[in-house]
Amino acid sequence: MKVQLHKAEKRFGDYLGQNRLKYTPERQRVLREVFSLHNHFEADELYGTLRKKGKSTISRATVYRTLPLLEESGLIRRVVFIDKHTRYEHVYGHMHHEHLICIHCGAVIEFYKKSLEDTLEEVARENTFTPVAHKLEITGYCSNCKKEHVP
Amino acid sequence: MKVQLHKAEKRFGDYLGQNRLKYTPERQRVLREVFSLHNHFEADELYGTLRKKGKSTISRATVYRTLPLLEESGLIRRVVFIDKHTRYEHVYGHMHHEHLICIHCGAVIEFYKKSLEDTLEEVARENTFTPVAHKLEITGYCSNCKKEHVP
DNA sequence: AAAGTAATTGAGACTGAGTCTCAATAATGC
DNA sequence: GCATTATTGAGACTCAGTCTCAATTACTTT
Repeated sequence: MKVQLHKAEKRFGDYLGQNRLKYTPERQRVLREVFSLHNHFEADELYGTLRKKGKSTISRATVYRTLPLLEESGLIRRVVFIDKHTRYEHVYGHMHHEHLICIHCGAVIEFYKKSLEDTLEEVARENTFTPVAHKLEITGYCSNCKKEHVP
Repeated sequence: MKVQLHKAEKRFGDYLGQNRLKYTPERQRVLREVFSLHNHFEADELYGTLRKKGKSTISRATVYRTLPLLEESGLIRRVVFIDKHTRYEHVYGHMHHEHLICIHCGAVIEFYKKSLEDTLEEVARENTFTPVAHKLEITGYCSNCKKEHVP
């Protein structure tokens, strides 16, 4: 874990440097907090945690400004579930995946399927489209909730 | 077109009736306006159009309240593009499809691919998940914008 | 190492989509 | 028709997210 954080910090530092941006303590705090989480999180939630934890304060604006930077440096990925706010998940050393979301209990199941990714590439090619990213979300009932809700 | 609208009205009426809801003139106006559009639209935009067109007024609340009803009756589908607001598209007599979205010009290309749909079913099965809906969005550059932005 | 320069921060005002309230109104069921 | 119950509209409200701008600070330059 420590190694991963270290790598992430380096990567973020490199990204910032390359773009003539500064590696401030605030940005470091955000990065560290993000990497201490292991689930999807919301920007505002992260802001709350940082406020509580930190000896020094950090402003909402700074948190909101830092997340896109982390996203651009490839360390986190934005995931927007229907009806919910923007959420992020860290991606560094974490395989790309898609989501199954339970309508009833809110469970999020991650999956990865090579053939699916291949199909997406193919679709893009067929449409002379140059893909940059994609997002797939399947909603429905997880195995636990199915019993109750699907007769 | 007229036939389609007629069918849609019937379907909406049935849905409302089955749920002991009323087929009010306001709901009818929303439905008709939705079916006169042929692209994705935003709730607020729709509200604006209805205000301009209508002899009688309609409130924002009513428009926002009607859209979920149309969605539940299967007449429209909610599509949320990253970074944009909730959008809807009507679905009745319109084949299911996914979207390719150009980062640069905002173009939305629709596509349908059977093998993709099959793969999604398969994924759900593998995870003992009962799918209800899914949403797929590929972002990138369309063929026109590619030249300028992908060296 | 001091100064210069440009990026950054924070507090809070602001935005804007969407929701809620509640009294007045109107669509069905009988 | 009348009762019952849903619906409407205006505007207040919410809340995530953005913006502003003066004060501050990280890197660069000499």
